[in-house]
Amino acid sequence: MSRVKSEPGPVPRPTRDRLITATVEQFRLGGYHGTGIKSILTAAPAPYGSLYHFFPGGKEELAAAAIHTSGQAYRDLVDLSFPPGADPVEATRSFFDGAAEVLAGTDWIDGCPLARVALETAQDSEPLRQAALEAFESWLDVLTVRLDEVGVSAESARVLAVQLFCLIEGAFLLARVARDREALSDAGDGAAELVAAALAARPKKISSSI
Amino acid sequence: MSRVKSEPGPVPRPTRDRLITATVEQFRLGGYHGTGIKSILTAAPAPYGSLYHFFPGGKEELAAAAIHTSGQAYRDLVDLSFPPGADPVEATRSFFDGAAEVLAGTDWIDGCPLARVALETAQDSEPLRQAALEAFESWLDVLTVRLDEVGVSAESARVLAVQLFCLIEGAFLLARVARDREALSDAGDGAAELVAAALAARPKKISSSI
DNA sequence: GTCTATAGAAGGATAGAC
DNA sequence: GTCTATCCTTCTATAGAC
Repeated sequence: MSRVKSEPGPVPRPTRDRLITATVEQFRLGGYHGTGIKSILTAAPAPYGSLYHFFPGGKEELAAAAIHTSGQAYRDLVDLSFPPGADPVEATRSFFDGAAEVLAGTDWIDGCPLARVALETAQDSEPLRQAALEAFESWLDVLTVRLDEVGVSAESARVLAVQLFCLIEGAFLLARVARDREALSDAGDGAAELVAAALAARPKKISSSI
Repeated sequence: MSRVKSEPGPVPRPTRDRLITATVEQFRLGGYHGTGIKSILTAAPAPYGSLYHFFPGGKEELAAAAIHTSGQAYRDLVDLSFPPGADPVEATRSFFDGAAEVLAGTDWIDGCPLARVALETAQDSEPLRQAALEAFESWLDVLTVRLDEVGVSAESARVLAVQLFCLIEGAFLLARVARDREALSDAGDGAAELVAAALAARPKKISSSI
């Protein structure tokens, strides 16, 4: 009986995962410099010893893991928001609308999960700059592939993906500071317009009306 | 002789101004949480007493003044970059190109002077959020007026101004993290495209060709 | 692997002389 | 207005028992 897992129950999340999750959550509210290690350990919860056991590099190494995790989660969101076969103009509009809904519904907190930390650390920590860059590039890759699939040429797809990224990130910034959806609404209009223009310019297979 | 200013020489900048200037400079490198009061006092230079004499509200009040000053400086830059009478498409392209030049020439530091501090403080300090918002709005106002002057309708001018803001801010973020001009180049293309489209749709006075 | 205690530095703010 | 000394908190990191 002693070695048997009677009543399996929920598997407790390992300490390492709890630390990363807690860091993601704390960064969401306080960013890198605004988040203390103690608050992460309290939120995990985990003791000091575990942190430096799993992350010998301390706060910086833990932050890199948190950035990686946040980046993957948001990449998955982008992936789901631009499903293969969907109308890219509609998907773009929906993405900006959904982002506005989430942001407004979280007291203007949940915009880009990485922008703040990236701006805080890009100059001072090469590992963290690389982690953020890898995350951003993964989002751009998803977008580029999806746009390519609907007929936008390879080079144009990448350019368009970068433009959509810039529009959403800038809109997150302004919307958070203004506590207003206007920026996301206007940026969404611009994004949809750019996508539509790229589609209109694509090498026609059946060609559009007019 | 004692009361006469013989050899006027350069007027020493008052302590209050030096504090603000030093804060602007330190925020440029370390942001709000990454900048200590002591480093500001060292850079000014100024003693503790002067800081709390001119800014009884401490770091927060000093930061508000620094945000205001940075905001005015960048508004002036936008103002100069979109001179009345100039082709707005050309001005837009030049602005993004110039921004890329400055950013690359400062080791990817001098992008938006407020984005990082704004993201750091918008949630936690209402005075600082307001200061950043006021600065952003002043930039948008300049752009809106300029676009209106070339015939873009009032509502469209504001929307377009917001779109240009989002594109440049998002591009600053990505370019700083990637240490690459691509984002500013692509965003500049998108911005020029949106401006051109708005001009083509404007209530014609002489009407374009075709 | 987990935990506590503490070191050592840096943070913002204040007191009080001048 | 200017200056220095100092308080108290918070920060990251480490030591060493278990």
